[in-house]
Amino acid sequence: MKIDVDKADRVTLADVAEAAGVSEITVSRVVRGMANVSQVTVSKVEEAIARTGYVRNRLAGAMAGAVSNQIAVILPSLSNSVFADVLDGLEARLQSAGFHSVLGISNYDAEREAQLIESLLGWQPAGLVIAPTLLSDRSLRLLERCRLPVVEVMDIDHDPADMVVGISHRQAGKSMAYYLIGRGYRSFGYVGHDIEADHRAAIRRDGFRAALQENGLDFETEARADEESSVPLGRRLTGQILSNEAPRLLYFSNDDMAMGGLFEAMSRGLQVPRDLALAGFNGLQIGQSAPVALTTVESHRALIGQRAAEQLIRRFAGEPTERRVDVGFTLLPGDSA
Amino acid sequence: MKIDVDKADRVTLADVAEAAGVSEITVSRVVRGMANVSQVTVSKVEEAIARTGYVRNRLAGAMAGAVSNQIAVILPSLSNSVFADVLDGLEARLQSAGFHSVLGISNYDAEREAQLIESLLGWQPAGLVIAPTLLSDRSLRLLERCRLPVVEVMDIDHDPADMVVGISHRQAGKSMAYYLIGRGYRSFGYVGHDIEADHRAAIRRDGFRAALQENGLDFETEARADEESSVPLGRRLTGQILSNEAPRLLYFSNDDMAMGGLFEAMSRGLQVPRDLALAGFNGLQIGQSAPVALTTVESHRALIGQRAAEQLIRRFAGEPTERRVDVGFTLLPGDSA
DNA sequence: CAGATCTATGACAGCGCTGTCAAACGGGCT
DNA sequence: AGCCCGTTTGACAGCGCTGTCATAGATCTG
Repeated sequence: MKIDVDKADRVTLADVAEAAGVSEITVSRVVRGMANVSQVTVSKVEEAIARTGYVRNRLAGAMAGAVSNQIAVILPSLSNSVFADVLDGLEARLQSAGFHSVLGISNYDAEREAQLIESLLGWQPAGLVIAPTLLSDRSLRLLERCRLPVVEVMDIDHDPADMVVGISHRQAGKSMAYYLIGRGYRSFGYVGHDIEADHRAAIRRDGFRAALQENGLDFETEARADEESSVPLGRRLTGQILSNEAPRLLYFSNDDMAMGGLFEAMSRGLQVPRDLALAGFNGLQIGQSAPVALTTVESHRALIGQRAAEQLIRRFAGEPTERRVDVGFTLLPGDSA
Repeated sequence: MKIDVDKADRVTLADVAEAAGVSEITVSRVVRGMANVSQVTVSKVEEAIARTGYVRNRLAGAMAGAVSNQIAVILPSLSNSVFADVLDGLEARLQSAGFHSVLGISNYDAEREAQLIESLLGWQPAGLVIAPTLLSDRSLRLLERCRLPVVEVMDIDHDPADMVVGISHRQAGKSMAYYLIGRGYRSFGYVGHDIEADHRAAIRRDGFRAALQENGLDFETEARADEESSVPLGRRLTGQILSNEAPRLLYFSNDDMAMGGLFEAMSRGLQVPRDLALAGFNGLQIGQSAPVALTTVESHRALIGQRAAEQLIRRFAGEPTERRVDVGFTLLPGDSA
C-alpha cells in the first residue's frame, strides 16, 4: 500500500524562495532572523512566507547542523503537584529562551526511566533535565556518554553526572527536627507514603531521625503504606496512629500527607497543635491557607525548574555553570506545631 | 572490533553497519524491528549496536519519511493541577503507544498560543493536543491547514476544528444548580477567579445561572478577582462576602476556590453546611478528604487525557474516530451543601 | 582610479536516515 | 536441469534545511 503524502502541499523553503525570487538560503536567513540580509529582501521574503503559508521545518533544520531547541525532560510523575511545579518553572524559562521540552514520565520505574532517556536522546535534544528516580547503571552510562548538558533536579544529596539543582532533603529533614525540638517537642511519630519509590522522602525521614538521635530521641511510631502520597492516605494512616496511644507530634512525608493528618485531627475534634502537632514538607499553598497553617518546609519547586533552565541556557551560551546549585529551602513556622 | 574513535561524536547507522558487516539499511531494519531480517543477521547487528553504543537518531528518521512519534501538547498552565492531570493521562497512553509529547504552555495568552502552535508544528509532530484558551483566528487557520490530527480538550461546548474530548461545562454548571435547587437552596452567591482568561469557568457560571433563572432565581452576590484560581483567593473572597449579609450557598469557580471558602468558614467557626453551604467543581481528591467533603462535580481529567490520546492513536491506525467525545462528569454530593 | 574592505546573495555539499526497487539466494516443483 | 517463488540483502536517491566558501556589487581610501 502506498501512503499518499501531501508532498505537493507542503510548502518548503524552495517554494518560498521561488515566490520571493531569491535563493533558498536567503529565505532561511530571514526565517532565522539573521542580520546580514537587506531590508528590502527581508520584506519581500516575509511577504512570500505569508502568501505561501510556509511553516518552518525544524526537523530538517536541526538535522542540517543547527542545534535542536528541544530539551528532554524526565519526571517520575505528574499527579504529584511537586513535579508539575518544577516543570512549570522550567517551561517558563525555557520558552522565553526559545526552547521546548519533550516530556517523559517514568512513574518511579528505573527501567522505564532508562528507556525514556534513550528514546528522548534519539531526538538529539540540546539538553536533558531529569528528576531521577533511582538511576540504573544503564541510565548513568547513557547520561555520561551522551555529551550533552544534563541537569539532575530535586535533591543535591548525591554526586551528579553533570549538574544538579535542588535542595538537600537530608538538611530539610534535620532542620525541621531541630526546629521542633527547639519548640519543646520530645515525642515523635512518622507518617509516610511509599518511600521505596520516592527516595527523597526517605532521605528527609533519615535526616529528621538523625537529628532526633543526636538528641537521644527517635520515632515512637511509624505508619507507612506502599502507595503514592495523597491526602486520603495521610488521613487514613493518621487515623491508625490516633486509634492507639499517639505521639505528641507527627512528621509527615510531605504536605499532602500532612493535610490528610490535619483533616483527620479536625474530624476527630482534636485541637491542633494542642492535642496533636503536625509537620510536613513542601510548603504547598493549600497548607498555608488551612484554618491551622501547616508547619512545613518550603521547597521552592518552580525555582528549581527555573534554575535548571538557566544552567542549561548558560551552558549553551558558553558561560560557566555550577556543578551543584542549592536553591535552599524555607522553614514555614505555621501554627500546626 | 575497531570502534571508530575518530568521530567519537556520534555513532551512526553506517558505523554499526560496518561493525556488523552488513549494510546500513539492514541495521535500520533491525533497529525498527522489521520482520524481514534473518535471525542470524539480527543478532549480529544487535551485538554491534551494543558494542558501538549506537543511539537511534529519530530526527533523521522522521525526516527521511517515517512519521514522527512526537505529539505537540499545548496547555494554558501547569500550576493548575487540572491540566497536570490531563497531561498525566495523556502521557500515560501516549507513552505506552511509543509517542512523546512536546509541551507548550500558553499562560492563557492567545498570542502566545498561536506562536506555540506554529513553533511546535515546526517539529512535524504526528498530532496535536490543545486545551484552547481562546483560539485566535491565526491559531484556527494554523490548525485547519496543518493536515494533522488535532484534538481539542476540556470543554465540548464549541465546534472543534477536528476532534474534541471533554465535558460540557455548561451542563456541569446547570447540573449542580439543579441539584442544589432540588436540595432546597434558594439563596446563591458566586465566588470566582479570572473568568476572562479561564473561559470554561465562565461557561460553568453561565450554565449555573441559566438554571437558576429557569427557577426565577439569580446570584444575590458575586465576588470575583482577576487572578488565577487559588485556595487563598477563595478564602479571601469568601471572607469579603461573609463580612456582609451572605447568601445561603456559595458556588465557587472550582474546588481550589471552594477549599478556600471552606477554610474561611471553618476559621470563623461556621458550621458547614448549616451556616453556609459550599459547592465547587473538579472533584479534587483533597476536597473529598476534607472534614466536610466538598459538594462538587468531578471532571475526569486524566480520562480526558487518555481519551484524547486514544483518538489520536486510532486516527494513526486508520480507525474511525469520533468528532466529539463526551467523557461525562459525576456529581459528588459531599457534605458541604 | 586601482586596490582594499564590506555587505548581500548564492552554489553546493551534506546531516543520518528510510522508501523504492533490484538483485542474490535457496529451495520446491516439473 | 530449468523455472518459479519467497526470503534476505543491498544500492541509490532524496527528505528540507544550513554551514562553508565563493562571488558580485557597493563603499571607501589615498
